[in-house]
Amino acid sequence: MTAQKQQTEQQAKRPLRADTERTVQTILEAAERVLATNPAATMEQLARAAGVARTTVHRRFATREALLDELTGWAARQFADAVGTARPDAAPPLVALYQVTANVLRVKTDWSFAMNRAAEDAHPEAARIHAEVRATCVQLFRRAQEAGVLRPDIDLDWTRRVYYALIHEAAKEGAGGGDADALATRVVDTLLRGAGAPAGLVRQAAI
Amino acid sequence: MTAQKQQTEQQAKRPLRADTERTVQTILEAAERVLATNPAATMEQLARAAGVARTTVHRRFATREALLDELTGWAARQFADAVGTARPDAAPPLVALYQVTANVLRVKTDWSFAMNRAAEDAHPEAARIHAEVRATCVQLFRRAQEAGVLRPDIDLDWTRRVYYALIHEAAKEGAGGGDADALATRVVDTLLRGAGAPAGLVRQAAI
DNA sequence: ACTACTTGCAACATCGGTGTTGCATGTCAT
DNA sequence: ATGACATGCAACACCGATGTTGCAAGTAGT
Repeated sequence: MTAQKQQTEQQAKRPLRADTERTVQTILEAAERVLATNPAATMEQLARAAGVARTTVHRRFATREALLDELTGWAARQFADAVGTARPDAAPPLVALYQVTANVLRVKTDWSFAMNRAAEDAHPEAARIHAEVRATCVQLFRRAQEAGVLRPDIDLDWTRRVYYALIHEAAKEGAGGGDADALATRVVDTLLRGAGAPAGLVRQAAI
Repeated sequence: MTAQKQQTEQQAKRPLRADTERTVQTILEAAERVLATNPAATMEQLARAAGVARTTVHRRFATREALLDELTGWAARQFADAVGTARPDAAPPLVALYQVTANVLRVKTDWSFAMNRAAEDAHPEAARIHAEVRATCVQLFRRAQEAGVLRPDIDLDWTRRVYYALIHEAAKEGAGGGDADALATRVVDTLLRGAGAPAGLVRQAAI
């Protein structure tokens, strides 16, 4: 309704002043940082975290919803990018799997809140991107299956969900700027081999 | 402060009328049902879902917090029970692992909201129970490791977190009253074997 | 039947968060 | 230096949720 809301909706209306754009960035980053540990944080808290007044936040984002949507869209785009640059459709399955994992972990450790929110719907663009990524993931798994990397008898969607869960878990660990490559190795290793010992007499003895 | 709050705090103060106790049950179950899909549900919504007036809910539970705590405690106790009856310290590791998984899944599919909430702190009893269960879990894994069921070189805490994540994922699937045993089989299988094909020439070919 | 308890309903006070506005001050761009 | 824009601050209206109370009607237990 108001002038600000218009500004939020059509983003590149007119060139913003240099400092203003910086402020927007600052607000978004601070919001992510705070919301990651407290999803119910107040606009006041977000503003303080960004070092600005609450009214300033409202000048850039008409509503709280608008702010969250901006975050969501941003994260979704980074997500798609992380997956895309790993060439999941072209590279050899194992290589692609590893690359995708590492890239996504890098994004997810810094944008955990926005990423999780993107998983829900509400934001159409984010929902679309997520659906596409999911499809890409299953597709990659199918290729892996055909290459003999994944067992032929497994449920690909269950596998995908497990994969997502592993990444989610690894992302928690690496929240403090951990090594994405090391985490990716662990994730892929766990996904492929699990935690059990190779089948043999030993397992029989355990029962 | 008020009479109701006292009643909530010391539960078995005096024998409640038969129907009253039934009402409390109904409210808790309805609350779980609603909160599972909408954690921010209103007291009004919870009341309507239970088929009672909002004021009635407030008569049984002084505050929204009190209601949630009751749910949390309940779920935590059921959780501890589910783990305990599987004899995780005595039964053979693989058997115990399967039993624990199936039991926990049965509880978690019906009390997903309260269980997740119990994972956070706030409720001291729930926090204690969860810590104990975690310890039990690691202990079980250690036994499994010694029995040769789990590889000797893995990180037990990472394995536990993966295990939790798998259960969480399986619980989503079985929300509509799925077969806990079947899900447990899948969870244990995934945890032990992962999704990869047994090592061999094939994997080399994939790179 | 009688009492004690519980319920629904309507109304109320309160509180915290959101979104808005006006104004004085400050900063950017030219 | 000057005009345009951004900011902080204070104040305000508004809304929805929470928690409380009084009362009339209904139900459990004896």
